[in-house]
Amino acid sequence: MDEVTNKVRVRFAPSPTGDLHVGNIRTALFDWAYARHTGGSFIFRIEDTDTTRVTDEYIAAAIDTLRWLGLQWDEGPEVGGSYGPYLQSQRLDIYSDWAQKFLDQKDAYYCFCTSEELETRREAQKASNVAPGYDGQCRNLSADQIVAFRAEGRTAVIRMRMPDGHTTFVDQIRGEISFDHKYVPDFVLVRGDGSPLYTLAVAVDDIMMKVTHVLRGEDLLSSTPRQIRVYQAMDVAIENYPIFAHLPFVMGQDNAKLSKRNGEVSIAWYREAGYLPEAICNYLALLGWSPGDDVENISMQQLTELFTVERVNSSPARFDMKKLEAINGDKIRALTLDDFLDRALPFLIRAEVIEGTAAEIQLVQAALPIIQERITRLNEVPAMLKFLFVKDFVVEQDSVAKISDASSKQVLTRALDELAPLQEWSNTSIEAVLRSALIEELGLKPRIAFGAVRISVTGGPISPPLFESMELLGKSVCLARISQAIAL
RNA sequence: GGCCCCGUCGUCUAGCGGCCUAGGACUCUGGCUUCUCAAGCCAGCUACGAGGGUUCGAAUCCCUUCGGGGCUACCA
Repeated sequence: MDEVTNKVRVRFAPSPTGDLHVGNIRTALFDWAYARHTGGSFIFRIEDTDTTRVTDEYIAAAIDTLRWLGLQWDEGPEVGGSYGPYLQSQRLDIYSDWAQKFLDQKDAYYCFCTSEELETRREAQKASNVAPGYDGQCRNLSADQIVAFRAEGRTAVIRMRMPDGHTTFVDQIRGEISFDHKYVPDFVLVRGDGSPLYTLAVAVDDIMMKVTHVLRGEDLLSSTPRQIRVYQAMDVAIENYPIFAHLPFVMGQDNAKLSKRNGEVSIAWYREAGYLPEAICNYLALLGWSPGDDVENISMQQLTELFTVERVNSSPARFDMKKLEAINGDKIRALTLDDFLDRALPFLIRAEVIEGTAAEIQLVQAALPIIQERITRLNEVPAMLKFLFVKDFVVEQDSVAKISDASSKQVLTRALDELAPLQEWSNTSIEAVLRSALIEELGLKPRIAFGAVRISVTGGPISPPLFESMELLGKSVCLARISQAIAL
């Protein structure tokens, strides 16, 4: 807890070396949910200390993605906060001050070993079956030796001294975990060019930003002793260490980590494919966590109410696109008409089915109710409604044969005759007329008779409900299309 | 190799010593409904990795083993 406000402070601190992916977002979601559940603060921090891999575009994309998902942060980029700046690249002075302090305290030391030298020695260690890791060569350099190395033109990294002993901490998800320092070698805090590494920045920031809970991926579990070592060097009281909780992985179809090869990882992809942010969050929440009872379809609000770290699983979960789709379909069906319209419009415009005129929007609004329970992703909307807007209507190639036979012609001709004089053009009147003529009088099976009409009017064998579709299309267009089909 | 983490239906999970002949969801299969496609409803298939203990009793506790994963960078 923050000793002043007694409030929980959780941070999501991605390193934007690419688009945020499913695993990142699951972590962000849990961070956010935990902060909201406890009434604490959700802090968003950008870990951009690796300047060779992080780009401004990725940072902007990360901000955009989090916004889109509705994971509003209380402190961080664009919103500020009392412990900023929240981009590590803007906190460089802070890190070098601490590094200097560690040097002065002899907790850290200059190391002049080159990458090549380190590499050769590591190989040797492996060959002789010794645990690879820094061997301590530069641990106790004299002032003269340092001068000599500098004279050689060598640059130095700043390395943290790992004392003998062990580090034990309680992970909220996994329980007590202990690491013998024999397996935690001295690690680099500052690069040869003076820039800080994650190992330094993450620990300094979590302390200085008064972070109380660190919920992050389990890949960082074994780096925890190093963070704790930095806390000690910073002279932080143990009760002010953040509480750690290492979240299980989200994995791909095979049991490797989720990656491009076995399922889409980029959240941007899901957004374009028409997944709803609340569906993504709902599904992701179920990966590694569950509300406990048999409820699965929950709102963001319910998630914040129900989420506790105690209920987070320790075992990895496989990402299942099928289940995401099922939840997405549920969420789409639950949308109000206005909301559905707002979300569907961009997809229709992007697919160039409509331009966005008032008349078009009005027709879309009228049509959405009949497709709402038929789609599972928003990007299916354009194909579903295309028949209502297409300028040069033609029957799909594969379907032409299905309405070219004599009996189909008879059905269509009869339908045209019955519909032409119809006064009231509504789905009920259209159905009544066609049913009585085609089914009762001609004695046809509904699927045969209506199938032919469907193809002639919508262009294909699969469409929204026929009579509603015809009502939306309007009388003159329907008659024209049926005539056109008869002439095929 | 070493260290660390993990192990219930195909998948996500419920289960925290007796309520479990293991429940739910997704998937799959069959059926109902039906103007196509969906949606909805009903039914069915399928799991405690293995072996030892502890206990009157174990999916639940302990040990071993096997399997999977992470880390082992001047990445995070």
